[in-house]
Amino acid sequence: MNMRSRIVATIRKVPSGKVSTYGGIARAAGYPRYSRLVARTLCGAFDLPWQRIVGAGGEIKLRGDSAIEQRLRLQAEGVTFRGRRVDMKRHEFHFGKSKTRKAGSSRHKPKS
DNA sequence: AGGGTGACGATCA
DNA sequence: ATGATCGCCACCC
Repeated sequence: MNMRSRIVATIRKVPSGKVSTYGGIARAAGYPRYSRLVARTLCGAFDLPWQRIVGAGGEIKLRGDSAIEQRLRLQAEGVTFRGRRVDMKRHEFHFGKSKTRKAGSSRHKPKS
């Protein structure tokens, strides 16, 4: 199964009124450092709740109109903001551990 | 095959 | 807080 479907599946788990981060989705999907791939996946799939994925700390990473739209959509779902970021304290979605998969890619360096 | 490119993220100035 | 860098890694020429 390609990582993409897992990522998509993970994204779909975020309920309305909640948000998650690129890195968070990546981790929950079992691919720790693939935050960028999560973002890439969002672009291509438009039947996804893309507005629920924000950057670390609740920061909106989109630009221009898209950023405005994301914010409006989130607020419409009841998500509140603190300044220019999502109030993660209240809206960050916590995934249950999906133990079935692990990030096999051991990316450790040969210590010194 | 090789190099540039991000809806990233953590760190530093 | 903001901006610059660096590390990350699949994609797209």
